[in-house]
Amino acid sequence: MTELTKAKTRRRKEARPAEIIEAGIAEFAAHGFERARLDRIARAAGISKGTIYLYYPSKEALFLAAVEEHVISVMAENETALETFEGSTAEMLTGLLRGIYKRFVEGRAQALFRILITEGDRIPDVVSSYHTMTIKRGTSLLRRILERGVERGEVAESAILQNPQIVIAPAVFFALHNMMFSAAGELEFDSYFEAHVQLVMNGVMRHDGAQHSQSLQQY
Amino acid sequence: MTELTKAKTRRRKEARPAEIIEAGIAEFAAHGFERARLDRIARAAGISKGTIYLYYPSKEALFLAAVEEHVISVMAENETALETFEGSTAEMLTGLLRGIYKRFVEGRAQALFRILITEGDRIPDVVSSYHTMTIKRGTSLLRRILERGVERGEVAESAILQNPQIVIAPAVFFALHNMMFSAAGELEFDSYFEAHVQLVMNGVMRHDGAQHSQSLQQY
DNA sequence: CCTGTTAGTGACTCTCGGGTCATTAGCAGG
DNA sequence: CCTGCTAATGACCCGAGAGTCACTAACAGG
Repeated sequence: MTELTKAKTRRRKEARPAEIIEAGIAEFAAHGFERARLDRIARAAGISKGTIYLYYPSKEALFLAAVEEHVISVMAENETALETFEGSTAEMLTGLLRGIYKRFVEGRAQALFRILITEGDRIPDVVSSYHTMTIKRGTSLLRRILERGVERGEVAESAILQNPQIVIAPAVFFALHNMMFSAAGELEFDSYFEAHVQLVMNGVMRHDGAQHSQSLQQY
Repeated sequence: MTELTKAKTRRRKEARPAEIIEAGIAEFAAHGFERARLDRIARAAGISKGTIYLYYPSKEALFLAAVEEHVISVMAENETALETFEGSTAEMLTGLLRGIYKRFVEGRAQALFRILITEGDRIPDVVSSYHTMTIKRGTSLLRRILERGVERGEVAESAILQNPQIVIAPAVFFALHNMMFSAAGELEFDSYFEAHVQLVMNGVMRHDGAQHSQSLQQY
């Protein structure tokens, strides 16, 4: 029973960095760089402040390591099979959107997003690699879906093809809104998602002849 | 000529608060609360640090005063005559969108937006009043426009009516994108705006019979 | 021009928190 | 069980920057 009351210190060189990083991500996401406190991180990681400096030479270094680690983990869970999926444009778009919301709603991606907004100018290279891996990549994926849709006669020609990001913008708004205004009440997911899908379907597809509204019910 | 080289101190009780606030807004917008430096604000306002404390009891108080002032000024320039404007739904929506972009692109609203994202949890009451005056107000305005459009047979029934915010989401995305990724190249306004208008028009309007695409050219 | 009032100053204090290091103690190997 | 290595500690150091205050000087009124 002594372990419970004593909680002696253990030497666990291997496990420390990961634990410190995890506590660091939480702290930095919650408070931003300046307001993050090293002793709070230490306490959360179950160690003393000095121990942090055994593994990271400065707060800045810990921050960079934490963000990098987080970026990698978020990007990793990002690898949907969507690139190779084939189907109707409506199916592909709906699937893409659902994947994006899933990440934002239930994922740890939100913490990273918040850090990037808040501390972006401190870590320009992280921001730019994030930009490349999400916005740029997502945009070109979207553009490919839409252009394929045009070829198949499903998607109408429009200025949207030049700015495909616009299709996912409402998802970003959703995340940002729930981040900023959680006190005033979050947006309800199901209803919002349905509205988004409808906006995109109506906004992007051709409107002659074939209806596509049934695809809205089965998302 | 001595005024130029000397720049003696003057006693100007009336003018000080406004000058301090102005410098404060710039500093807080640029660096956030923690990284904002009072002596930098003082220098920008052309006074000494002690003088700030003649008018504001603490950094926190100055921050609150600056944000409040800024909110008021941004809200004031917000008062478009749009509430009373009457016309086709397409015209009203396009006008509303143009107004929103105008504020974000050329206005000081962006600085406020950034402050609210970054320091939001420090000033919950400011956030909630901002929320009321922009999101809530804009949402109900939008809902009115759309419902009127439904009555007039211009707008299709859809889930969007329950989440009208989605219509302006791309504008927020635009602002956020240019805020975060300015290094990687900003989105080009004209092209993006056109895409947004087209998405909304196609996404919201009825598609039976009458075409509305001509309204896209004349925005 | 003198003088009282008070806007304004800037050198000072003091707290907070990042970073250090002498000391303690867990553990492997003999 | 001893002993040397080093993970871990936490009391301490120190700089930065918020906040103070004794002093200076602008200006109004007489």
